[in-house]
Amino acid sequence: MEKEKFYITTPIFYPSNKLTLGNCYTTIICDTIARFNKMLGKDVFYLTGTDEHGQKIAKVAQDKGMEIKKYLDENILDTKELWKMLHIDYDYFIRTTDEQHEKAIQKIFTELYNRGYIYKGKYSGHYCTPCESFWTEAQLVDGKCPDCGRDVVYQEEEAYFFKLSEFGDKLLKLYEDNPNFLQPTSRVNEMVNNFIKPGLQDLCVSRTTVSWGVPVEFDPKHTIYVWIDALFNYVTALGYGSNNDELFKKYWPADLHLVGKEIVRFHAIIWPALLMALDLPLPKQIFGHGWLLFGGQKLSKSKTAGTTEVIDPRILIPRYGADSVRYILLREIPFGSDGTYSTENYLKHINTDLCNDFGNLVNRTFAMLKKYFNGVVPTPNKQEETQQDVDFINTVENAKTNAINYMKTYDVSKSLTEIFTIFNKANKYIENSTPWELAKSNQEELKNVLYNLLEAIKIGTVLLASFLTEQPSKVLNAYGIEKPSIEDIEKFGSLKSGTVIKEIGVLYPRLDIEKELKELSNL
RNA sequence: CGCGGGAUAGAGCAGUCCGGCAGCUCGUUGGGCUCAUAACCCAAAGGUCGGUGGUUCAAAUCCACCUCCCGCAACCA
Repeated sequence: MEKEKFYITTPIFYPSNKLTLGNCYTTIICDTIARFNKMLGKDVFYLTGTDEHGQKIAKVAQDKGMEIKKYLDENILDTKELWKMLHIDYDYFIRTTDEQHEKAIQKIFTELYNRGYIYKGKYSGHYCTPCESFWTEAQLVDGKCPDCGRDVVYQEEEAYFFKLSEFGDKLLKLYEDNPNFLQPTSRVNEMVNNFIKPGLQDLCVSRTTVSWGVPVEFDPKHTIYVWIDALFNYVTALGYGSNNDELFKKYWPADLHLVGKEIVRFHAIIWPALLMALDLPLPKQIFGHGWLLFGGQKLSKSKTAGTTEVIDPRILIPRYGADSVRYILLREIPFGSDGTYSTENYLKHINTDLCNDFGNLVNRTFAMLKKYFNGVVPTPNKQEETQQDVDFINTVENAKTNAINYMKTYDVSKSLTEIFTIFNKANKYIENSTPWELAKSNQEELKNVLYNLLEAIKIGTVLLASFLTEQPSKVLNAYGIEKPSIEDIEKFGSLKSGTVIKEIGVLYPRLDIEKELKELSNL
């Protein structure tokens, strides 16, 4: 039987600066969803990449006195390094400057033109000569250039337009027929009320003022609008428009485009319209996630000042590990809404959740196994099973089911909470069943308790391994599990008695928060 | 009247659809335990649910008005 496929994408990031913790958030969620689906046994394709054209890139490189391509290559190296540090297990990394992508974009543009969805018209706007930028009436600040404050000139120029205006009704129908197409649903209202109901305008899809871009095949003095260029990465990465489109046939349409809420518009309006124009299947879901806030502010690449928080993942990961960064982002931001980040909160959660609840649980359980059973998983004695044991097993099974169900709607933070419920309940179970007393009085019940604990930890950790990449796999290795799979946790009790569990050290060292905060602020 | 989100304990949040003892995590305080990383478990303190008015036996929840914060408002990405 063929495996069910699952295609997931991040947005392609704009390398006008180094990536931030916010960009990591998007990528880590996708990575977790991708890993989880692999764990479920699906054939997963996970795409990320960079969007490298446009005026701003050319300007940034110029300001640094660098050749554009060289600037990009260095920046992309840094991005890939960061993904490596975070153990982002993507299947393909697309760059919009890839030759295959550029060629495909040209073909796509020409095809849209041939189909009559792109036409030549006139673009009018207010042009700021020093900034080499067009501005709309609404963008102007006091009638002046919003960037530099200088006077602008009204100008018209030849440009190509995409007939976006024809797609309003089709988009409305799309949202209506597929309530899941755009999530969370509040975004649908935003799109409908702000853009579709007032009437969509045709989209200007070429520039003569931007030279750093993909030239229009049949009219090379025009370059293709970066968003057209960028959006199609989701299909060109699979070989669409090249002479080998096997991956495209296999994986398209995408199961999930995860994007930040600020670019929902492009993905929920322009992207489906473009695909409809080409008679291509539409992605199954666009999810607009919230932002990581720092003291109420969004952290953007262009304004990093104004926060005292240490938020550079390149500093945090070597100090505290990829697990901790992945954990705080996945756990603390309710999926779909904004979440607040602070360094102190981050460090606290490393201690309370990773060190205490999870790490310490594994430690104390493994220590008892060593002490009471010489490290060998005992055979549970079902005859001697108490109500407490049964309740515990049911709790674990429920939490497991919930964790899996939450992942079906991509609610990573709720799913992670359920996984930690398993660990919390396990700690309580130890306390209530007092194995150190049982060791003196009731060997059979001791076997049950230890077995149940080990099985619960195994189940929780198999689930957790999609979220955190470092320590969970160490724990699973101790069980002899190399690659976590749903088959390992399908039914409570699949852990084989007689398995020898290797000792592992401290999983997460406890932090002195005061000390860490001080050291970080001195960096 | 542009559109949308939000205001609940010191902090971060759930609960609002469908009215019924105001909840969760962290922090604080007290107690317990000894398998464990000063970890773990139990308990307590802490809130006029942004404001005013209305409906109701009963409002965080429903209705009206108001205040404050945030995002979006298209050809920047």
